[in-house]
Amino acid sequence: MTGMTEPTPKPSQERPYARAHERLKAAGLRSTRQRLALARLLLEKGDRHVTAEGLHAETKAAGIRISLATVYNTLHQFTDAGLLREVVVGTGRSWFDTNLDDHHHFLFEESGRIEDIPPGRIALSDLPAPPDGTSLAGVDVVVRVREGS
Amino acid sequence: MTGMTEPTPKPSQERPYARAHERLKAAGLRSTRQRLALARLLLEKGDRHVTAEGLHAETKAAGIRISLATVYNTLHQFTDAGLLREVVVGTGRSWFDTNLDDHHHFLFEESGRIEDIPPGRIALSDLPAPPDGTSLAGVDVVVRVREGS
DNA sequence: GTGATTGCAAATCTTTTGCACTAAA
DNA sequence: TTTAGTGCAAAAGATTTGCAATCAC
Repeated sequence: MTGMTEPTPKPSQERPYARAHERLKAAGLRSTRQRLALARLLLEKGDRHVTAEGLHAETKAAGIRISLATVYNTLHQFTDAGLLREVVVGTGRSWFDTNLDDHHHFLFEESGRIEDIPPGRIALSDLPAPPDGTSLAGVDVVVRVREGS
Repeated sequence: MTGMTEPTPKPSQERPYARAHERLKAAGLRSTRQRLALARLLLEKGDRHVTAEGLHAETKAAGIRISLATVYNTLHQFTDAGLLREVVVGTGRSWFDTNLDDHHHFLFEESGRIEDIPPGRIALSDLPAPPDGTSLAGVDVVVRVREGS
């Protein structure tokens, strides 16, 4: 027991970093300045699809200083911690998706951008049995669309 | 008319490059030494999935001298000409598939290798409508499997 | 002969890594 | 204090490109 007054915890809506801090803590990640900033950008804005490059540009625009290498590392740490999902489509570009539900993607061929397909809009039947000696890890469906026409 | 004897054309089975030559010609591509060699490796051995790197190694092992850049360029020319299909899965690696039929792939996560899923083994229903202003370009299904267990 | 094709090396693009420095707990 | 995390620059793939030399037609 201390003689000091306990500070009254404010509800997290009033402390912008509190939610991010809690999520990082729950994921077993230290709340560093850069992880908090990225967590806020990614996890408090609804569903998002970002590339490392794009997120880095976003932090720069917001006046947050983070190196591109740290953005890459952090995105992978978040993915390993189950806060993000990595989506590999199109050539040589990884997207990170904040939507963790089981879902699939539209791929816009011109821009390489992706977008969620509303849940329940794709049904797969007759899934083939995995080849001998293998087990199913997941199924990805990519619906490629062209802009215009 | 010449006094010379016309050489009797042999059936193409006996002239290993004849078929490849005809396919290139039909595709509007000049029959260069390297295109013929690659066409034979790719198109006369049943269904194949190759990477540029892998195909380059194969030519080297066969004593055929082709630069890696030319292998890349040729694979793309063949793809543009409709002789091959490019399959992008996993990170930063393009596969070229000699199977032009509409079909999908297993992806072996450890090795990054792909394999055709037997036709008719996947049925998609309830395909979502392409977003406004876009038209459907194709649907790719990747069944990811893990080796072992 | 002449324009398409090739080879090479250098450039590009995305992503990863090594390591000295910094900061969270 | 101690150990995880960061920044930077350099490395590492995969692929592309520029250009002079070469080859198919």
